[in-house]
Amino acid sequence: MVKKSHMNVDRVTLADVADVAGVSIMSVSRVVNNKPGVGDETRKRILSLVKEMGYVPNSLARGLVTQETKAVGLIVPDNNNPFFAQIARGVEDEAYEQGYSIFLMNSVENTTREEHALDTLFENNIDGLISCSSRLSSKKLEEHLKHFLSVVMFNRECKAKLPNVTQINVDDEWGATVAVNYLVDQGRCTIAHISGPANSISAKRRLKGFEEALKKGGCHQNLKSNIIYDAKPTYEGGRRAMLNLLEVGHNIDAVYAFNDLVAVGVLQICKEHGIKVPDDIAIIGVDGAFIGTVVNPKLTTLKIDLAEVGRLIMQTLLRNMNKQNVTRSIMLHPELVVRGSA
Amino acid sequence: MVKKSHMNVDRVTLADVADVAGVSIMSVSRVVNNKPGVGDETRKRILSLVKEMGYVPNSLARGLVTQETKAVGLIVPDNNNPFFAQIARGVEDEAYEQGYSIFLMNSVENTTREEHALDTLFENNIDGLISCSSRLSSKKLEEHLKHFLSVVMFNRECKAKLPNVTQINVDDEWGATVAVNYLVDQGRCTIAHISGPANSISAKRRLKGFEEALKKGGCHQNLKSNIIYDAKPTYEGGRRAMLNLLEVGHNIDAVYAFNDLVAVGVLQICKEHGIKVPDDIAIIGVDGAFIGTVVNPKLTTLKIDLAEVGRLIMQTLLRNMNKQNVTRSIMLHPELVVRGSA
DNA sequence: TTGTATGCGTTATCAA
DNA sequence: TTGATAACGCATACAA
Repeated sequence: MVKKSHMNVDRVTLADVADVAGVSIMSVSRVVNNKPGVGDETRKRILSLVKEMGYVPNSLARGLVTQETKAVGLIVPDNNNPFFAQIARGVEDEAYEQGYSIFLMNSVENTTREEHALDTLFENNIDGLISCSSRLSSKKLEEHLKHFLSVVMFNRECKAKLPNVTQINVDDEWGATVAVNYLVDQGRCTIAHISGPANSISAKRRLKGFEEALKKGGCHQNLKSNIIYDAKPTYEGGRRAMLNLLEVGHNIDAVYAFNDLVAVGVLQICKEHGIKVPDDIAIIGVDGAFIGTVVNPKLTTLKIDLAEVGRLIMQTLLRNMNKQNVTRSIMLHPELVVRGSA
Repeated sequence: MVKKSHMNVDRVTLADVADVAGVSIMSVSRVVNNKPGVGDETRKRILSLVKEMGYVPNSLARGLVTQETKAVGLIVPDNNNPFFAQIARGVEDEAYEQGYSIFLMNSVENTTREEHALDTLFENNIDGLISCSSRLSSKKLEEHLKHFLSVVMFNRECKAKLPNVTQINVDDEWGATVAVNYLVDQGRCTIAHISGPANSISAKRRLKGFEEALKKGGCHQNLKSNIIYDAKPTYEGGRRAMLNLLEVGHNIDAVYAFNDLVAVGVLQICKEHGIKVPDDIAIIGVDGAFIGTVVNPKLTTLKIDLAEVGRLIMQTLLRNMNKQNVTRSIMLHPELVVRGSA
């Protein structure tokens, strides 16, 4: 086949080096892969030739025969969302250290695109898959996941425990109880909750934890009207939800928000309405997002070190790939970071 | 070769489908690639078999012969930095629409890691490369870039205009003059500047534009002591720089900050010191970052739609790859978004 | 220690 | 309209 005319420099292949060195392809291959079976003299000569000629292995050819690409796929809803950006960074850092590359795909909360991403990653023979906050139905999801050798699913539960997938989740329910208990201990008992998107599992878990902790805390006066359902998990969403609460809510003395972005929206509305935080209303968010450290008062929040989570995800995937010490499910526990807002 | 024992399902190949269909591999290949030369009957039969058997093309094998991987490499300093996260998102969106996948790599302001990323991407036979804010020396950089068929370099200037690379830059110098002129028009003439990392080209360009605009604006009283050099481009960096200015600066009535994060730091220090913004001191940032919309007053800033920039980068790369309408250099112009702080 | 033969899954080329 | 064959670049298995 004719080389592409616009190709800058033809790639140097093992054969090229072998020719110049006057040895067989295999000797060069062995040297490149640091394998025994080559005389010291030959090895030296080949090694210097490899550098001189600028030989670089061809991953496609290598992958075709070894069935390993040293690449893993990472699907996130939105790499621009700081939550996933931090995770992605952690994943990539760990991958780099272990000699792996990352295919990044955004699913954009769109099942078509998520399925396309899965297909593309499969085509590309990735060694492992990381799927974050999948929005696919359990059926579809399982159907896809079983194609892959090794999978880590983050922030998504799936009943069927496939042998090749590890689930990693944040114990949002537990976190919610920690937040509520903290508020109750302060004597606050009319706590509002701004819940996230209806189809979000995190939202469901936080809502559940919230409701149960309230019951256990003896806050029987808490009302449905103090819960905002299906709020957008954004700054604007927080503002709108808080305005809503100010209208329909009853004697609220604290807000447990879906996440920090929402909480900051709540905080701003409070400020604009002359409501003192935390004196009149305490606010607790979730995530430990950077933005919570730049507002006044600083946000009290349920934090998780997401870069560390990213590393853990990648480490887990690698263990899974190597069939070492495989865990099926991991639960992560957030930490209540008390700053100014509660 | 023996299939890996832990492989879930052996991949279906063209040969498998061909066997079942009772045709040659080539017929299946032609159908899969939508190419002519197959009878309607046969095509139908093969097509249904392809679906039924779950055939998925193997990108490795395909890439090996076509010399095309439909993958591009994206190197950013830190995908967790919102600036690059937005760009990455734009790049990935456009890539998705055009049928390309993204290898994401963080260079972490570390030349070793950046070079490693370049090597890895080359090994993986990417069709095109996007290098953002490279920290490599011109020599090293050119050495690497010439290996690739097609490159877009963002936020980095390189004197040697290689034929296969397009440079895309933000006209920071121009932006700085816009900011300064805006302040001068308000009658502010003792403008401080918090400059970014000494090795950052953006920082240099902004500083240059700032100094020249001041001269042209007739603000001769401006002093070196009103410039903070080499500040960290972070919230903390902004706080520290502003504290510094409060000590050594002279009669400052405005601050032009390296970026929005820095500007928010400045704003917070002002608040903590009872300095009124924008009455006592006006603040202008750069980036149009989200955080600037969540502070009070909202930040006036030089904004660029980074998701759009990401799309533009990818589009440019594709044009470059196709040798269509190739541009060597593109300059982007930020827009002054006037909000509350100036 | 070194080399040869084979195959990974696909597409290009040419022949039927 | 079809199919046989070679080649892409490499590593595995085995022979010398």
